[in-house]
Amino acid sequence: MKKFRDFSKWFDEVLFNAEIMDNRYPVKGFSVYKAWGARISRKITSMLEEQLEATGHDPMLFPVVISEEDFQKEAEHIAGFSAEVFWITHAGKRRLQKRMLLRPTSETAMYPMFTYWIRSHADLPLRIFQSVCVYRYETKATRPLFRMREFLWNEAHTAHKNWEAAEKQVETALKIYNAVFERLGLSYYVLKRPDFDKFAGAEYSIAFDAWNPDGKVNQIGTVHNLGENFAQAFGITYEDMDGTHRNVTQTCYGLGISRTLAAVIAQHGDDHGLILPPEIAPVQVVVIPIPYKGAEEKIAAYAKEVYEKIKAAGLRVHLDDGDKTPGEKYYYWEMLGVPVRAEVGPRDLNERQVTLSERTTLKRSTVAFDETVSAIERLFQKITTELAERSRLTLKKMTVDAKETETLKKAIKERKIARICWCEDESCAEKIKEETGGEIRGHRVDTEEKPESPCIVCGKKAEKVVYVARAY
RNA sequence: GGGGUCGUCGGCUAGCUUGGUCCAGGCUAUGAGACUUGGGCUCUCGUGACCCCGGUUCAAAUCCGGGCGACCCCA
Repeated sequence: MKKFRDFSKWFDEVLFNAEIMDNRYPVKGFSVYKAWGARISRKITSMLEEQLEATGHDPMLFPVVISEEDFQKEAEHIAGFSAEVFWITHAGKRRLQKRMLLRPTSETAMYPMFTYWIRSHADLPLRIFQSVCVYRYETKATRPLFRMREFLWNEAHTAHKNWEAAEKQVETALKIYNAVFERLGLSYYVLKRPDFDKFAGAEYSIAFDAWNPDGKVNQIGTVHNLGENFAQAFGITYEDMDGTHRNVTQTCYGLGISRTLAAVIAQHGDDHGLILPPEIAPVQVVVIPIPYKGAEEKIAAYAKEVYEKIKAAGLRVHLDDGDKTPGEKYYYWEMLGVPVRAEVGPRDLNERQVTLSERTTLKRSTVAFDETVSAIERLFQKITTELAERSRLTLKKMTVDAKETETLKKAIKERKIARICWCEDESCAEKIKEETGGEIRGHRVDTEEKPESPCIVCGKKAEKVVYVARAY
């Protein structure tokens, strides 16, 4: 199955065969994470949580249920989410007097509590996070991992004394997310969304758009500066040093675990299946004995020895001593994306060596038994670098400049991400969407790009260089 | 939100146009066994399916309506 030719099929097949999820759960938009998928998700989650804790965020867990009253306090926020809210209206046969909703995101669950916790400037900054499922009744077609009605994410929420402090927090958040995504070898654009596309209730939004083989960008994380909007609506104030009461300034940021997993699969995977960066691979090395008639026991013993040695070094290793032929085992573990395979056969036994195979290139090399662990660790480094580099090149190749509408249309049709100049007028953005199917995703915040030609639609002076793509 | 395609063993599918040949065929997976083992070897035996509800008909996997679900395109 070809990843770039028929991504949708490839992806469904990999999810199933690599035991990431079982999509046969009978409710639309809901799915089951199988062990392999759940383990990778946990690795991603804990990688992020460690970073958050290291930068002064505290873990908390809020209820999944929100009162209608709280949900409706911030006008723009309700407008943005109400269409996709799951309502709880009944308990058994009885209709509830006050209906409740399942969180589509947790601002309105958390912020009423913030008012209890924040009294004075000494309580600030407040930084908390949780890794939970949220619920959105998606009206667009749902897609496993990319667009689910229940999905796993990590959301962090902070409160600060003023705008400047919040701005600093936004910088920190971007750094944290960049660090996580880079460790996963992902490539993406960090874009400030146009005003009409910001988070409901935010002053502005910055998003991480990862490339996907089908050209539709995958929003894997967002960072918002909420200003005082929610503080105003919820009455989150503090007493400043001079005794005056002020609104806090808030930020929040979310990283989609499901979508990040989708990005890892989609960006790194190949026609053999998954390729996992060693850091998140549930099994980093699989040892496969190659039996030979008459020497089965000796080989099995040596394979076990190799396994124990790798295990003692603290690596996540699995010994596949099942009855299948070595070839079948290769295909299986390649599908699951295990980064390094150690083959142990008669030749290796005689020479007291190990044959190592890299999942990225499928190339083999042999090392002496005593050097196995250091050789594997070198391969981990190499694979991690190769994955990141490969992905970076693909993003580069996928991005094209467009100066006329026709070029833009062609680019979107060919599943590319287009870089264009735009006047910042919303009507021009709408025309782009109508005519090309691509959306303006925003301008880069990690680097400054100055428009060198007029707006692609109206021909007036352009204000921003923006990226246009279809999106999940 | 609008349009289209589709739903058959665990997975992939044949059969549907023209109702009867189908208590549904193949590949793969799976259980038992034999043989193999440096990239899915081969063979024997077994298990296993027409999405749900209703309609048309002597007869429905096949035709019609509705539901649920999946995928694609457009907004």
